[in-house]
Amino acid sequence: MNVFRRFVTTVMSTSKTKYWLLKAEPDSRIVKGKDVKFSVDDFEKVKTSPWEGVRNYEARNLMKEMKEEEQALFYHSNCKTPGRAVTKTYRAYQLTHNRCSRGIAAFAKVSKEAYPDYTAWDSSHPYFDPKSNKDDPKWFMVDLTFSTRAANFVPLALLRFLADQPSSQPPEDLAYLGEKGVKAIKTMDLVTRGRLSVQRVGEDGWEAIQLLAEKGGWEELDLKPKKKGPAKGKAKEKDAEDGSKTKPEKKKNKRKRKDEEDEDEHELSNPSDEEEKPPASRKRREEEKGLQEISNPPTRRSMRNRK
DNA sequence: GCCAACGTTGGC
DNA sequence: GCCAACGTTGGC
Repeated sequence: MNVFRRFVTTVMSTSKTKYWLLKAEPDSRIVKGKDVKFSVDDFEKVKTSPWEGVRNYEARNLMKEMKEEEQALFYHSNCKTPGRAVTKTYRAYQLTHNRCSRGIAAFAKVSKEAYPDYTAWDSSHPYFDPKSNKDDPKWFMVDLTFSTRAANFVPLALLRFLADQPSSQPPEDLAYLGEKGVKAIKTMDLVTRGRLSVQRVGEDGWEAIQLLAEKGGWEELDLKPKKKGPAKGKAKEKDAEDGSKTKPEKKKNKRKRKDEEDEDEHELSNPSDEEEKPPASRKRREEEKGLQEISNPPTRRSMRNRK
């Protein structure tokens, strides 16, 4: 009995493997004369790469939590290429063919735990930050090692499509996902808060992505976001309520600096203490999230199917 | 410490 | 290319 219990706890604690998602830009973008592009091809070629250039506290803190051997999704973000503008035609093509380079392209492993991001100290570097120095590094990075490509590139549009569905019933073609899979996708940070460049991924989410990447099967689905009525204007009115034409209504409330986070989070190995003292911005976000869940307003995307 | 303006991100 | 979202800065 005891042995069994010990076994169980051991398994449980070791199987507390965490999963992550990290974004990179697959298209060229020139910053301070240097190209910050890093595509799945680049990744596959170099095999192991430091994840430098993360300049967001929350993302940094997540990287500090990462442990060697933990697994990660490699995500292609923004596919626009400045300097070679995305044409309307191309955009239309993307939409009609569900083609878009945004999505999960590969799998990786953490191969080195967080260490100071030295690119912040190099004034010629695109990610130079004068406020960081060797004695008190402000930014950190991990090393990631390429594992394998996703047999089927898992487009963001697909995840959004699934997340936007009213039910958790997967479409027939993706029955293998099960309700569990769809539910997991609905709650992925990737879907609920696009901008974070380093994200946590739950076990169910991880499994769902694995399945999608392995099995595919969404060719027949129309992934175009549904337009939900005259959403754009509607949503705004709703937000502003009778506040009428308050143009800058976006300011909302407290916007606070987060350097205190910088200060006292040298050991945030414990995820729960992160929970306990969230930065103001996160608090706000969570408040909003709570509201969202209650009122279930149109998604960001559906709010602006302009034209 | 608060908040408006600003700049960046990134989806479309 | 456009613009909403949202983090950061800086004035008060």
